[in-house]
Amino acid sequence: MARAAESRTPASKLRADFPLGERTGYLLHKASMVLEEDFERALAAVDMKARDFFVLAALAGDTPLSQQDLSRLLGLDPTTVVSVIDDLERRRCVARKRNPADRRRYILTLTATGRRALAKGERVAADVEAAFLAELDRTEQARLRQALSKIMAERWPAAVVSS
Amino acid sequence: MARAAESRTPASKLRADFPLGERTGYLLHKASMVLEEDFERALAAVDMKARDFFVLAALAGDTPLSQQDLSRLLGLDPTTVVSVIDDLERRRCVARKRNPADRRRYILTLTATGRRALAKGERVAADVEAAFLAELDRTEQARLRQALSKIMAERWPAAVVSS
DNA sequence: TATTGTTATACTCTATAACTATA
DNA sequence: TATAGTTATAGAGTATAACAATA
Repeated sequence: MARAAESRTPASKLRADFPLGERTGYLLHKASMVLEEDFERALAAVDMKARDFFVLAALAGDTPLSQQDLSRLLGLDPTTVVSVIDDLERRRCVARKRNPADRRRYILTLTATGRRALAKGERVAADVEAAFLAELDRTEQARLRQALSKIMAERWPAAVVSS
Repeated sequence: MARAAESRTPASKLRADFPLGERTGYLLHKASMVLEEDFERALAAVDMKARDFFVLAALAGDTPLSQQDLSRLLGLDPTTVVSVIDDLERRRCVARKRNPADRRRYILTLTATGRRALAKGERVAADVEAAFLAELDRTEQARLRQALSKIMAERWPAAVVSS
């Protein structure tokens, strides 16, 4: 009697005969999912989630940000921002200060702990990205970044790259 | 008294001072999200979801697929496949036939209705993708696809492109 | 004893609406 | 009257475990 492994469709056969897998759009979708899995897994070792890292990175700049600013910059729902900042505040990575010019708003600031966490996350991000792009040479990597930057310039102006 | 619009941080200021937005990994993440939103919105006009389209496209090949095959090929949880196929079967797009060689498994087949739905989805996908990539010339588009294909070749062999 | 498909269920994630305090 | 932030809650999406049929 045939073993299950023999009746199962082999991966090699699945691979062929799937033209969708050659479409740039689907490749982009899958590549993004794989990268996010890699990144979440790597960050988990440092007890961080990707979203925490994005928030910390956004708050590291010189422009003081409110929760609404974060919401718009990262594309997060304002109610989601509340819980993310709640968590980062509990972990002493972020502090909420009232904005004296408009007491409805906070000014979110990174603490020293937050800066250390960000530094850890940046190392993880750099490593994961390097591994993810390892099959491309420097020129290909630069072209990929520029192509994505060009596409996103229209859709999300924050992504415009100067070089 | 200052209007809210004046105290709000302007988008132009948010854009600057966010180095994460220049990282290839983050650009890839955001680009994928934007593309998916575009695609879901466009497909909704044809009463379809992206996942339905992926499943129909996978079933259009010559290789007969079971639900487990679909699960592995598209990276969906087997229990998710059940409900997706349930839905597509209700809509007469897909039919479940028992595999005579192994009566635990189905052979999933596209109906004529399913092929028509797939054709509609393919037009939508082509349009959305073209608009998304519009800022790139043909060479840049080809390079982008090849770069993503190269990256995914290691991680998801289904994505290998011959050209 | 293992696998395919199924169900029930729990869990996470996100979005909606209503509230407060400030403007 | 409008906005920033908060809370409670509902909804969608996903995953886990247990089960029936078949191998």
